[in-house]
Amino acid sequence: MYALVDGNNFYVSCERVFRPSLNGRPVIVLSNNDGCAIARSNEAKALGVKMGAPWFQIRELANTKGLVALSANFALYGDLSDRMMAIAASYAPRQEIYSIDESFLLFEGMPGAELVSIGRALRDQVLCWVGIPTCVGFAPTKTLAKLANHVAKNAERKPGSYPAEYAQVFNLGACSATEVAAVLMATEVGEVWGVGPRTSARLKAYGIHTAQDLTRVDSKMLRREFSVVLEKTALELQGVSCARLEDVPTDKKQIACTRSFGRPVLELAGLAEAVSSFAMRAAEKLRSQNSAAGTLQVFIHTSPFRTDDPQYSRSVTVPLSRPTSDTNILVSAALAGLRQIYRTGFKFAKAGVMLMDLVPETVQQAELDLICEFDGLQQPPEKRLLMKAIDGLNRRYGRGAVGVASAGTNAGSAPRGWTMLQERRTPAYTTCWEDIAIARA
DNA sequence: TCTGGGGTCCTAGGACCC
DNA sequence: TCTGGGGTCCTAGGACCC
Repeated sequence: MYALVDGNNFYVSCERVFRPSLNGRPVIVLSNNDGCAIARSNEAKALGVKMGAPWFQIRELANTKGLVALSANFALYGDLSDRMMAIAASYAPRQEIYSIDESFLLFEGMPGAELVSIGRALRDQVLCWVGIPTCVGFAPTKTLAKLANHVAKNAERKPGSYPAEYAQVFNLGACSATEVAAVLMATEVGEVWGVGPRTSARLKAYGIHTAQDLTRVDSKMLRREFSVVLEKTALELQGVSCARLEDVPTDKKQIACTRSFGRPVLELAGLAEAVSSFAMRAAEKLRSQNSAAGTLQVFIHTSPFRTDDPQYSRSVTVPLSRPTSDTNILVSAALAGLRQIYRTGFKFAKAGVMLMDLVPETVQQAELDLICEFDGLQQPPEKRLLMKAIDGLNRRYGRGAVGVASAGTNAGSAPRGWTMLQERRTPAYTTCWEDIAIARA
């Protein structure tokens, strides 16, 4: 049996841990640049705020309905996520951390009747120790566990949509065939994990409207007309497990750092600073998984929303002579790529750097050894040590303590135009000494 | 004025190569 | 009249997830 443990309205719940005055109020968390809503409290959902709604279109609600909007505070969310995941992990032999607010647990040889009480204990402990409310769904496949979790949430949030005893912790695996069918019939096909809006619209054209309908379709037809992925989803809904628990974290196949700018950037100089800093950050992530990149890609584009402005979007792939994780080499390559694709006369809104063709550092080292042996060269270890030292300093003194000069600096000058806006960010309560909350007795 | 970031997998056309 | 087949790389885009 699988369990899916999921934090309710996760980012909003994290903010409420340190600001209990936000309880019961409509609250949203905004994306970078305070662009759009990426998390909503139940009260905000009730006001009709949609996922991804642009802030400038809904900001009146702050005046008329008391909507509170906060800038994203990922340092806080990441830390509370770690605490929540650690507690969840202690309840089952195996755990897959699926996203910042979700993990799958795998229970083997556990009587079904006990699972709900285990789920309740887990929920209570996370709420008590971390302050985050969660829901838990149990079922024999991952897709059904996602569905059970969805039911547990809706039964709590929309009374009447499902039986009240399904709320918060729900075991679909302990239900009768009739009860399972009733749940599948009450679930729109677009709410199934893996069925997005496009596929959902196409399925409806075939007369497939609910999760129950999807389990009744011939599996070969799904593969032929849609995809293998959808075929597996349908099988999982029937209780046939097709997706395994992936509890061994695998290395990323690509690493990206991309940002929208706080305001439009026209000049090459501004883009060069941004692209340098993105390459620097991507290189850091690369080293933290002990990989080296064989290829780097840079892109820049204008805002697709400013339809009156001339549009420009280009990317370029820069091959590296051999895989590397050296910041200086990666920044140089990114800047060379940028110079290739940059054109004057456009208001650039976003840029990014992606690292691809990643190989383990050991492979890179073996290759380097071979080349040095062949060329009769001594290989200089200084570069690797330099990168280690820089990573160490940035870990200790904060990101950006040491960096490449081409990424620019905020010291003593006006904020750089390309950096993002975050006007409503709460303190990093749990990860920064200066921000620690003070309790007065 | 103002619309996120980071992933995965898949597909397709054009350039280029043998 | 009449001009192949198979492969890779690059760029771009679509679909899905959180």
